[in-house]
Amino acid sequence: MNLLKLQILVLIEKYKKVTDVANELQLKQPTVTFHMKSLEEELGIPLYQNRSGRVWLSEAGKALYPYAQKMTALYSEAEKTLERFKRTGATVLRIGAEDIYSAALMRGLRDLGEKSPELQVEVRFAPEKELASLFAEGALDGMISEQNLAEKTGGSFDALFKDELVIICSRRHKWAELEVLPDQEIQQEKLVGYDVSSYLSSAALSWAGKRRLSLQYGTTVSSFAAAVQAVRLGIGAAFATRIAADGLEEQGKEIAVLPLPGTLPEKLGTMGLLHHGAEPPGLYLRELAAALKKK
Amino acid sequence: MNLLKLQILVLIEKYKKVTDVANELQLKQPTVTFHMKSLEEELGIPLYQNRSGRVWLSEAGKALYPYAQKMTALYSEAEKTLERFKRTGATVLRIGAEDIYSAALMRGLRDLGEKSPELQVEVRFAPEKELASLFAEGALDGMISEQNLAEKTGGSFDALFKDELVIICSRRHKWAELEVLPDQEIQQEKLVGYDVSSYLSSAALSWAGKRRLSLQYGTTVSSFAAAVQAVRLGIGAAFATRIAADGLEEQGKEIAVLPLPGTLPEKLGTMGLLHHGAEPPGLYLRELAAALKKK
DNA sequence: TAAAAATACTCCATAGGTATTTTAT
DNA sequence: ATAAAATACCTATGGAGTATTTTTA
Repeated sequence: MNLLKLQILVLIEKYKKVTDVANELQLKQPTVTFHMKSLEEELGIPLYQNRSGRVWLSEAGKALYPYAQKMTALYSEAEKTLERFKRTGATVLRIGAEDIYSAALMRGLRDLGEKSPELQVEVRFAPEKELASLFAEGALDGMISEQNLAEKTGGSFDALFKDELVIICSRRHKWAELEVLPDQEIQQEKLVGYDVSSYLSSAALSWAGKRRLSLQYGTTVSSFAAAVQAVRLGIGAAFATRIAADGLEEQGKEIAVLPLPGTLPEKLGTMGLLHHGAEPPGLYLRELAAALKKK
Repeated sequence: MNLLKLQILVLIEKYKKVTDVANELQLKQPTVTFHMKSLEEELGIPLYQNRSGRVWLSEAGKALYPYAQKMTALYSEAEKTLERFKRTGATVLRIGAEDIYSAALMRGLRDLGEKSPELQVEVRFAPEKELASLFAEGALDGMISEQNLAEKTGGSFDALFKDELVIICSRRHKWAELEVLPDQEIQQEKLVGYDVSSYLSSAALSWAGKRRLSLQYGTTVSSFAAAVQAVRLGIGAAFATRIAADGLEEQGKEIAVLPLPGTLPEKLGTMGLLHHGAEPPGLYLRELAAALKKK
């Protein structure tokens, strides 16, 4: 079975004209006709119909189409993977994320590594805006991002999970035992804040804007790990997300997690995998997305 | 590009011996060697190493492997699909489900139909045990089932969603306004019950067993639609599942849904798509599963 | 009567084989 | 010494082309 024959079937569905298919494939029309017939013979069933002016797929052709489409797409992906392999000497997947998702991402990467031991992964933790420009210049194959940013950036976006803002504070903090956090209290607290280019910074700003609150930051840090340190030492409370808070080991012992009143706009709370190239996303990215969705 | 070359790569990874690959493919050893070299030449990179006694994939070969594996698997699926097409004249997907999942299934089928308009779908609603025997004799390509049954039946199982038992009753029923339903009350009620071969019947039995309750059935019906009729007419309350209840249009108006105290065993509450053949599940089944997972 | 597909025919590359040699345990 | 892979070499089929005819909008 020659892949070219399947590629022709896919392109016939697209152009419905043998000559155009021949041009796209840099072949001559009789060669394409030849392959069409030879595929029908090989499979023992007519795949094309109405061979006069325009050509359509028969019912059997339509049944074959989704398989042919996927197979040819996979092959062109494989070619790209091998091309990069030739240049770099390794199959590398370059993924970026904000460090609040390190725990979730690492769990996904562990599963991916079990399925695909040949794969090398390079992970870059950085603020969202920095990742976005790395992604734009092609230095990342994919990044965990929120839907809002993904739409601005223009890549493809696979939704993975919904997240929400929470507040974290030390168990010895005055808020530690509260069920609901009054807006007033938040406004008066000297919070631990994040770099303006980070997701948490913009999400917190959006949340506060909706509630007409102005936040005060006593300390500003450039990573979630640093914020957790600050919170644990009692320097102040900080914004976090539900998933980041779930990933903290010390959560139960030293750090309290409080829900925030109100909700984020849908698109700010929807996190997913942003990647290049419309359909289909790369094989490894697809596997990573599946692994990340699992929990 | 010839698929046979990719198939050889996949089989080399499996057998690590050219002669065995040749036997499996009903070819002679030099032919397989020839194809191995010709693929390396075509892609411009060594794919095999250690050609002495045993053969292994090179790093590049490993990078190619997952694509080759998927492509060959897709092709053998495509062949099966076409074989059935030759016999039946149509691409038919035969799906079974209990009628409690009709609303969920129909939503999934609508999405599938949009993506794959060439596909014909035959849906069979029947009690779970009847579906299981249809599935066993090959009369169904897939069915919505709970994990417990799937493990007994031995097919492949893709988990889709978790469901839970609830009680439905008329808005005029004495339970309609209750928040929690005492076990005593349930025991004294003349319930509307289901055919013993149905999922709801066995799930209810399992739930009652765990709580040491004996249930009384005043009326027994053979479909969920009939039970809803009975409940609406005030004949009695009935077991249902959360997802079935969500699918009821009249829910808000005429039918009240009450949570049940306690939980089902994990495997009874996990619903999924049961299908033949280990990996990979058929293309259309995969698409259906994706559509069903979405909500 | 054009534009497109089909057919006829040619040529070389590809895919299969057998027989034999080389290589590594 | 033996089992497996590689090589040499031969043949049939497949895949590419050009030139030409047929079809139909």
